[in-house]
Formats: sequence, C-alpha cells, structure tokens
Amino acid sequence: MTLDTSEFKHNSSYHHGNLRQSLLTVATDMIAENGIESLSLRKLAEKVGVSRTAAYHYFQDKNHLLCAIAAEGFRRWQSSLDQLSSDHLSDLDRFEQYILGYINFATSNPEEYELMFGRCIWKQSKCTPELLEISRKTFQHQVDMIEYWQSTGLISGDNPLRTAQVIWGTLHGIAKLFIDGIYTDVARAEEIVISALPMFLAPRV
Amino acid sequence: MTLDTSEFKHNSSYHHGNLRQSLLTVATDMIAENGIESLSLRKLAEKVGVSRTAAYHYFQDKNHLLCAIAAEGFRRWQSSLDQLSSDHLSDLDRFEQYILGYINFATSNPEEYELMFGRCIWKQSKCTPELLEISRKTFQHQVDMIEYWQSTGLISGDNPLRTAQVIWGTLHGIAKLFIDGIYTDVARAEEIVISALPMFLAPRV
DNA sequence: CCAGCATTTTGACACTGTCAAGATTGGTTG
DNA sequence: CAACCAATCTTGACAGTGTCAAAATGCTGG
Repeated sequence: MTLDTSEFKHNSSYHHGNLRQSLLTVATDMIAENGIESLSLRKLAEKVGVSRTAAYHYFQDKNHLLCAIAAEGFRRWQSSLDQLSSDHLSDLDRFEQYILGYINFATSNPEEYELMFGRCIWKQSKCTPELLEISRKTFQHQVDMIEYWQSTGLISGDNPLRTAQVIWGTLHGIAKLFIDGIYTDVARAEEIVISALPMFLAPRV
Repeated sequence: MTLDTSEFKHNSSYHHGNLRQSLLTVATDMIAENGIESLSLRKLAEKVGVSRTAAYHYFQDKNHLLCAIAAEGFRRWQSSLDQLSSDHLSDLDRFEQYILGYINFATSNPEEYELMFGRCIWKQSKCTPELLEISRKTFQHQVDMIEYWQSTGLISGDNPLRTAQVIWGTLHGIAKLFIDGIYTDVARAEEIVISALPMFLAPRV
C-alpha cells in the first residue's frame, strides 16, 4: 500500500488528490496577500476549487488550519536559524545577523509572522500540540544561542532565559510596530534594530 | 439652550437619553471582559437595551466605535503620564516608574491596550482623526521625556526619536508577549522590564 | 461486481456588520 | 396649544462568516 497521496493530483474532478497540501499552500498565499483576517474558509475552498466544507476532512476547524500554517512558518524560521549556526562568522557578526534575520523574517512575511506570534492562535490556548512542540523547540534554540553569547562575554547578563526574553521582547516589539501598521516605513526597521544592538552587548573592558 | 444631554437619562423607553456614552462604557466593559474580537454590535445593543442598528446614529461603523474607545484609552494613559511628570521624583526613579507604569497599564487593561496599539485599528489605516491626534500627542510626549533623560545623561544615545522607538519597542514587545498569550504568567512582566531597565541607562562614568 | 471506506458535497443554522426605509418622540415655531 | 421638523431609534433585508449533520460520490479490496 503506497501512501504517496501528495505526489501528484488525480485527474478526477471529484477527488482532488492532495487537498490538504493545496489548502495549506493556497491559504498561505491568501494570508500573505490579504492578511489573516480576510481569509475565509469559503473563499479558500472556492480558490482551491472545492466545496465550502471540504477542508473539514483534514482540519477539525479553521484554527487547526491556521496552526498548521504557523507550524510551517516555525519550521522555516528554525531552518533559517540552523543556517545561521552553520555559517562561518564571528560571534558578534552572528549576533548581528541573528537580529537582522529576525526583523527581516518578520517584515518580509508580516502576516505569517503575525500568525506565528500573534494573539489569533495563542490568546485562548487554541494552540495545536504540533505547533506547541515546534515553537517551543525554536524558542529553546534561541535561548541556547543567548546562553552561548553570554558565556563568551559578548552580551551582558547571567540569566539566559531572562535575557532571551528581553531581547526577544525588543525584536518582537519593533517588528510588531511595523507589522501592525503603527510604524509604516518598513525600510526603517533594520536601522532601528541595529541601533538597539549595542545596548545588548556587554560593556567593553 | 442647555446641552446637558449626558447628565441624566430620560425615562422614555424609546429615546435612551445618553446612548452614545452608554455604548462607549458598556462596549469598553465588554471588551475588557471578553476581548475585542468577541464584541459584536448586536450583543452590545442588546446589553444597552436598544435595537441592533441604533449605534449607527452615533458611530458611522464599528471601527469608529472602536477608535472612540481607543481614544479614551489614550486620554487615560496621557493623564497617567501627566501625573508622573508632576510627581516629586529623581530622574532615575521617574524613568523606572515610567517603565513600570507602561507595563502595568498594558497588563492590567490588556484588551484596551490591544485596541490602542494593535493591528485592528492601525493595520489598514482605519484610524480616526480624533484618535490620530491624541495618539500622536502622547507619543510625542514620551519622546520629549526620553529627550530630557538623554540631556541629563541618565540614558544613553543622542537621537531621542530613535531611542524612544527602541525603548517603546522593548516595552511594547514584552507587553504583547503577555497580552497575546505567548507568555502566560503576567506576574513576571514587571520582573522582565525591570531586568531590561539597566540596558537603557548610560554607562556610569 | 459489490460492499465498505475515504472523500467531497448539499442543506441548514446561528451569527456577524451594515444599508434602506420606516416609526417614534421631543422641541420649536407659528 | 397645535403642527411640523429634526433627532433618534426600529424593522426588514442582504451578503458574508464558521460549522454541524446528512447525503452523495468515487476508489479499492474481497
């Protein structure tokens, strides 16, 4: 029994073939283009060429669909972090690239970022186990990075978790000010985080 | 001609008497209790004891209602800032109180904060002129505070606007991590911002 | 070939924001 | 005091939403 359901579409008109994946990719596109709040299951279904409630066979409700998309985003962000780890850089350069990478990820995929880190999913504990796991993992990964930078004396503080929370808070806050439309000139985002960078660094002896 | 329409309710059953104010206060309560997204004009109308579309005589749509509530929030926050200015405190203490005041305002009125600083209003430029004015004013007020603290050498940097953006970003980010449910233990919010405080301060000579 | 299974559709319901038109009332003017 | 007017509020309607229950369709193993 082969289970390559996602390998190719059947040409039947009734059975879609790889509906689940199609829903995910089309929904991701729609969210990226017009924002989370303008995504409706009905418009999604129409775009995929399927009836209103077809998605319910793969996702128990709209929230589960959104969680799956968010989890995909976390996997991309995680692999971006892995990429950074494998780059050949000095500690300071890597820290700078981490910060720039964060703000760029956020501002170039604003709606996906909003889904990953916004209230829509987290507010009322509607987080899927799958999403919870991957998100915890990537957060822990970032705490570990902070811990390492603290151990080498690059950044100040002796409590990695606490420091990670502050740094994350700063990056997240600046990102959200742009994403939510309070600041409008996204080109300025990089400047702002760069100007924030020195305040994280340990004082030179 | 007296215009004390808000002084007392008429006892007529058809004319409410001070519907506009009632809508604002009841809506504010409902938002504080159950969140922005669970506020519907219809539930609001029912709670106020009026028909579905009655609100449309005072607010051109739901967004204008929300903007009016947000503007009220900005007025409260502004007066909280004025209060702080008039307190008899050292510069450092005032800075600390500013930071603590910010995070407390945010975490003790999370939904109102979300309305004031969240995507709901700002994302698609749906901001009312009234709201735009008061929000600009309070933001400018905070930039001025930063500028003063920089002039006395309390905090580092020489670009007040840029520094204000970073500090605001940090406070906003930490606040949002709690408000949006990513961090759940609100009691920790104060600890985190206090641990962030030293990194804003200018190095002691 | 057919029974059962996975997959998709249809119908329905309650809910939402908002528009157009009508109903009700209080205040002002003749 | 009466009649009108403008402010205020209601009713009816429409399109859109998420989601449930039941039916329809196509595929596949026996």
